[in-house]
Amino acid sequence: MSADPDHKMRGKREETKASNRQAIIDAARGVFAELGYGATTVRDIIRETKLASGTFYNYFKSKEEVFQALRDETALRVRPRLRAERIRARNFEEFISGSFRAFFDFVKADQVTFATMRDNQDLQHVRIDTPEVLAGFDELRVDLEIAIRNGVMPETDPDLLMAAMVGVAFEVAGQLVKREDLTVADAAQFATALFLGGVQALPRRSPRTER
Amino acid sequence: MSADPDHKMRGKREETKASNRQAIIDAARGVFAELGYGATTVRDIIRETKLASGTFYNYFKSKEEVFQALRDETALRVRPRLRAERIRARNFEEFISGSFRAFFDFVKADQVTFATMRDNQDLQHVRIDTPEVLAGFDELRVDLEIAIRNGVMPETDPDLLMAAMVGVAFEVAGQLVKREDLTVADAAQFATALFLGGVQALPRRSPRTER
DNA sequence: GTAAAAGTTGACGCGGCGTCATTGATCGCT
DNA sequence: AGCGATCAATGACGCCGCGTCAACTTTTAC
Repeated sequence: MSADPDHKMRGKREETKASNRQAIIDAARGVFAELGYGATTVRDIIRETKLASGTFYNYFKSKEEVFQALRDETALRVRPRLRAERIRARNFEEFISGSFRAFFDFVKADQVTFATMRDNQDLQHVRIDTPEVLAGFDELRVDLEIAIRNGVMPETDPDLLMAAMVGVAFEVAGQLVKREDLTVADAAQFATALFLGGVQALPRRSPRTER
Repeated sequence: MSADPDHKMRGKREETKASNRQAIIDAARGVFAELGYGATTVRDIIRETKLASGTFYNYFKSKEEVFQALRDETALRVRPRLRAERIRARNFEEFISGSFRAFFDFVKADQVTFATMRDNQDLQHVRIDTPEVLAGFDELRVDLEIAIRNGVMPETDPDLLMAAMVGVAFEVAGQLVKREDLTVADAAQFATALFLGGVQALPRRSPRTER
């Protein structure tokens, strides 16, 4: 009689494989946060686990790949929330405000992760998007296309609109992390108002090359 | 009688110092473009010059620093154009459209530089801002503050507005580089319309914490 | 219980890093 | 022009992190 509540009954092999992988990711999260992405070495990460250096390479090809895994973990947590907001939305206003609100909430709650994402070493300011993050952008674009098709939203170029929303979301989120006096509500209100007002004025459809 | 048309009369010392520095920067531009930022080593760069490895360190502390120098060169070319546009602007519409227009023009004309800036190695998408770039953002914020004070533009949080413009500018510029069918005019029109329409709707001043 | 399969280990060779003693070139002065 | 003083260029060197791999340990399947 041996019940394993946490993990489904599976072989010891798979068991430790999963836990080793997670141990590396967890160690990496700490080390990246402490040293910054650039200064971190694979050895720094593996040193924080009980594993040997060679083992690292059974799980990841490089520190870049662990970093991606970290970011993907984050993206996988945010994306469903954003999707849910957008699906719940019954009109354009809710679509926009729900998205920004959810994103800013997340950023504020998880400032550390977001700060690592915008790695701040040597006074530089870096943003890195993994495939998982890009997939999230795509999802937004698709939803925008649907919204346009349903008439919830004026006809305009969905790629540009997506790009604009993403740009505003990340930059304003940056302010949110940096400034003491800025609340999530204010940030969301700002971004929402900008888009609600702005979208009315947008050119209908764009890729019509002029002249 | 020895006139040096290019460089002001100065010692041989300073002369070669300047030319060495430039040689390194030029070599770096090529190597970064070819190998991508991440894969490039200091040795790769110095190998493309006639200099010895030790010499590199007389000019830069690391490849990061050359990269900054490259980006700063770019920023120093763009900033005056943006400033000029904004100073020329006689109303809010011109302020916004001039800025976006100038930025997109630059990006389109210099796609290679911009692509290195958004380094695309391993399917990742990276953006790095050097101090010089951040100074450019600051300049924009100051101009926005002036515009607000002059009543050219509604009262609202200048930091947020700056962040929003920067975000839209970079993300839309990304689309501009990626998409074949998108013209500078279309991109500028889109961004301008978004902000012209949006700014009307913005909350007056923001950092008033609510509740 | 045992042999095969899977996974872990850490020593190793390789290459890039940043330094520094040496060498060569330029400068300032007479 | 000649001569020390100053300053930059050079490349060999020690160090360290990288990714690999043969030896070893643990799990699995029978």
